Amino acid sequence: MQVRRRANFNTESVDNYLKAILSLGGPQENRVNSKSLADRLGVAPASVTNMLQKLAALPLPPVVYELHRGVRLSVAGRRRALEVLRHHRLLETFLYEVLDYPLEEVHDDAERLEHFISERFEERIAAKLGHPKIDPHGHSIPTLEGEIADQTSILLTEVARDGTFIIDSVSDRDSNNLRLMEACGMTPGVTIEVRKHSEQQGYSVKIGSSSEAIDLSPEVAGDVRIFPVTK
Amino acid sequence: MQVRRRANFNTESVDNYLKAILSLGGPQENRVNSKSLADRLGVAPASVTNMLQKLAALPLPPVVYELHRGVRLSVAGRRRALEVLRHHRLLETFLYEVLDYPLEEVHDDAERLEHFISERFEERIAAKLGHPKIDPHGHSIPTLEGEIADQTSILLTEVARDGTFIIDSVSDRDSNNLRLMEACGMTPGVTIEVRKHSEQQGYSVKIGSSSEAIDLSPEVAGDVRIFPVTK
DNA sequence: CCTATTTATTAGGTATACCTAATTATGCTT
DNA sequence: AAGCATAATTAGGTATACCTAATAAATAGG
Repeated sequence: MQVRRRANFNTESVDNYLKAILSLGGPQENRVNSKSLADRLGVAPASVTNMLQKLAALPLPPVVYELHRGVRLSVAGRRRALEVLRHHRLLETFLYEVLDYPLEEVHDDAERLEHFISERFEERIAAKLGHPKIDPHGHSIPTLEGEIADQTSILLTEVARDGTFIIDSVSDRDSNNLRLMEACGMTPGVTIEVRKHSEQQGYSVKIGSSSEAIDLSPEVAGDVRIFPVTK
Repeated sequence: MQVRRRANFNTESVDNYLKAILSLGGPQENRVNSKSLADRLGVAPASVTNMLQKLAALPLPPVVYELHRGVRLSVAGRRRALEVLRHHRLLETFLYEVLDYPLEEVHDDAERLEHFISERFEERIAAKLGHPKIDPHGHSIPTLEGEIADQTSILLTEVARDGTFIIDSVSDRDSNNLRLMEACGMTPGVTIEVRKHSEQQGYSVKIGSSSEAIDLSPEVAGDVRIFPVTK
């Protein structure tokens, strides 16, 4: 028999499934269906079914899975997913702060390394960075204990009426969008004035104190999370 | 068909075979036999034969292999092996210098990460460290171009007659030996007085200006490379 | 120089994590 | 409530990288 990498069937692949379920399940931890997992992971739906059944049959199953009814994380699975997410976000912060990566290049390297760093590595970069709570994209970093602050921000695409907002975070999934946003100063903490286009879909945004408005595609807008400014 | 990780069949496993061949072939790049590869890699000899045949059949074979006559690296294989070795030694230096790892814990993490770091990561840690030429164990770091200084030091177990020597490097393969050597001050650059035990096998060593001699097992002595002091 | 031991190879098999094609559920619409 | 589209599952297959057992080649000693 093959020796597994770690005790509880933790391979890079499994980690990626768990992360995807965590992310797609959202804060309410909804069940996630195979199709969306397959899309997210770039894998055939049949492969997802296979993997989920294997995982659910494990001694300490990281997922709860019912035929045709989707999947959600078990307590153990959620713990692991948050651990990997912690690795990811600590690595992003580390690459940005210590190794001076350009912001939009941080994601890919973190995505690869998150599966392979040791406890010690994790602990050391956290210490080096002063145990940061948010990463350079504005996302909060899960604690060592597997807690994560819940997200109170909304997507820019969800704004009901025009107004003033503060950028909470930007998604790191598309480096082109990121580069674009960086170039026009859309970074976490910045105040923006949002106006929804009536005819064209998309948004017009004034950044900081600038008087020039910038047009955002719905695609880019969907990568931005914001807080309403309460005054 | 499966998509391979990189163009030329570079997986973690293959990397490890190439590194092992580089290391076992020594500076003269002798042919390496399957047995010693199997021992080094902790794998059955049959697995080695399999892998070597697969590698040798590749479009740009990283090894030259003849039935029953052992294996050596091709130019491409040597390039890759040295790249991975560069990663390993840069990582060790980085973990020691920047992340304050204890010396004997540096190896395992470097061994895992060496396969997964990007060009950018490599470049950034090299820059951060001021493009070091030797790692904390005293081993020289291959250049970006795949050159490595040839080793002029000898093993402590090879000393012909007693005398004074300077420690060139210590092996990082056994963390217990390393801890032991660190504890008694045997680090690269230190001057030592070596006396070979006549009856017992092993060595008696005086470190630096200390008058106390320390007894070294052949095991530990085999992990130390030294230069004769020419005066 | 022949045999015994060591080393290498071949043959056949396992586990992970994918795939495609075929089949079966689900659920929406009329 | 039946039909149809979409989604999910099953069945069967591939590639990597291991394994063991059986066989064959190389080498070392008498």
